[in-house]
Amino acid sequence: MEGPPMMRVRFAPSPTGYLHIGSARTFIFNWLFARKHHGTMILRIDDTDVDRNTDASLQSIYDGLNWLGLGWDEHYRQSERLDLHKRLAYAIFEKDLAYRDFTPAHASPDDPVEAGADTPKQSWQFNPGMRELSREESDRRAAAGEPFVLRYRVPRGVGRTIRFADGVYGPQAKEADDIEDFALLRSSGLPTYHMASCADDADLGITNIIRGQDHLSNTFKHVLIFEALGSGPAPEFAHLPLLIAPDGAKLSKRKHGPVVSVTTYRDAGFLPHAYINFLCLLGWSPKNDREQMTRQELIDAFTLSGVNRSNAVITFTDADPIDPKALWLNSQTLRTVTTAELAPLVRQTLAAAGLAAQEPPERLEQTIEILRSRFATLLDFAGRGRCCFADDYPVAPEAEEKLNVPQARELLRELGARLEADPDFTEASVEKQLRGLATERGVKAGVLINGSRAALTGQTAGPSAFAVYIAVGRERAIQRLKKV
RNA sequence: GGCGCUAUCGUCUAACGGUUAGGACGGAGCCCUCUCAAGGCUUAAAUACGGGUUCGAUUCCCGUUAGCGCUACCA
Repeated sequence: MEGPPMMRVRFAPSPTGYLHIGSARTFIFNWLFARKHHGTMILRIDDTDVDRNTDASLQSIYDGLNWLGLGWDEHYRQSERLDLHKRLAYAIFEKDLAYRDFTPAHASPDDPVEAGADTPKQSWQFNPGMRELSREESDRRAAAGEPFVLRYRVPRGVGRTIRFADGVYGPQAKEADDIEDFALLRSSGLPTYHMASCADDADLGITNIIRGQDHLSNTFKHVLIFEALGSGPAPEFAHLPLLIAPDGAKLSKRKHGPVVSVTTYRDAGFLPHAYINFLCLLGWSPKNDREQMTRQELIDAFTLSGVNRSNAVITFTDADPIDPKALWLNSQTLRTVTTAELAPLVRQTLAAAGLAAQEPPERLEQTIEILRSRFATLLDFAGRGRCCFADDYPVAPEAEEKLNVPQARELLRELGARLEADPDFTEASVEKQLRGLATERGVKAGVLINGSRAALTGQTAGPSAFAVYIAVGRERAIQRLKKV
């Protein structure tokens, strides 16, 4: 088979928290890249940290991904591939590119108890005495059951420079002397992230690694591992700028709460595509001022060279967790997607509020058509739109005022009677009846127009008063006018 | 501390040495109008700082500052 090799990319979340915004964007960029190049999108669950993995976060990752609705082509779990990781780690050991380190584990430097505030951290390279251990000595201690971690033997004192070309950040270089002897296998025998990740990337034939910039410095280690594996050329790397909070810090559940979860946007009534569109505009630009784009347009426009190098702030506050631009994009999308696409989502939203279970599809679509031009989220259909699907809706004080205008109630009741006798009940016919009545009685049409909206919806703001009649429906409209 | 990365309006971004530094969100104002949105128009708002290189720097180089990341038997 000739031609360029099939592109294979992966999204590799670890189930140690819910799917957060930055991860979602990484997934999307990988997906876009795969689709653009007719490649394969792989979902790989990086669950090698048995202490921190939870089923709940695994579930929330699937929930978030399923909501986005982009899908994937292949699926793996690292916990099912541990034999491969170990085998490849020992292959590196056999090449003498790794060694056993019998030094007992020490606490994490993040541990506030251990990390003395006044003792600046030294750059650590390796534990004394372990690199030089003879193979015989090493084997003997291992056979005796002494615990050890397997560490990569980073080349030292030979002036070696590790290099790779990043698809976003350009040529990267780092002195091997600045890289510590990182672990491949823990004393439990389980692989570390670095080992498992590279082993799988090599085994799964990943051609392009697109991930967060927090891995940029790790990549030098990965280059070393791929080199030691000796299984062909390393994948190409591309790192994405991070999404950060308004305070400039990396998004974290602990510090910023649930606003960093994609489910916040789902639950706020976002359309999946609008959210995808929003995320795409963070750290990437099509360079032509386009913002609202369809899925296909995003695929066509996506390039690594369009990716930025500086972190992007996502706006949220305690009072309002939603980025204003995301909200704008959602309202735009709400107005432009086809009704056929929108209807199922609206029906779902209404169902969740116990509404419109019996609503015929044609009527639902007609109502959506009228309402959507001034809504921002799906939730609005069950909120401000409730009066179109139920009779128990709140009536605003300002709406009462509109009805308290002299003659308003009496005229509305009369209008109700006339509409009842009108077989048409279209926007045009309602307008004709309403204006006719107003002229007849010598009042301004506005009294009936604003009164209608108030009587029919309990609100003073909303669609054209005539359209409101259609949205509310003949039966409900006449009933509401009668008892006004 | 060491190493790496980054730096354009409040925010997201455009300008691959020459522009009145452009667009979008949000803000302000006007128009439209049966209300509210939408839409149209207008407006305020940015090249972190200091040195170079160059006829000319947002753009290239160096330094400073700031931010972020890595520096775990986390990922």
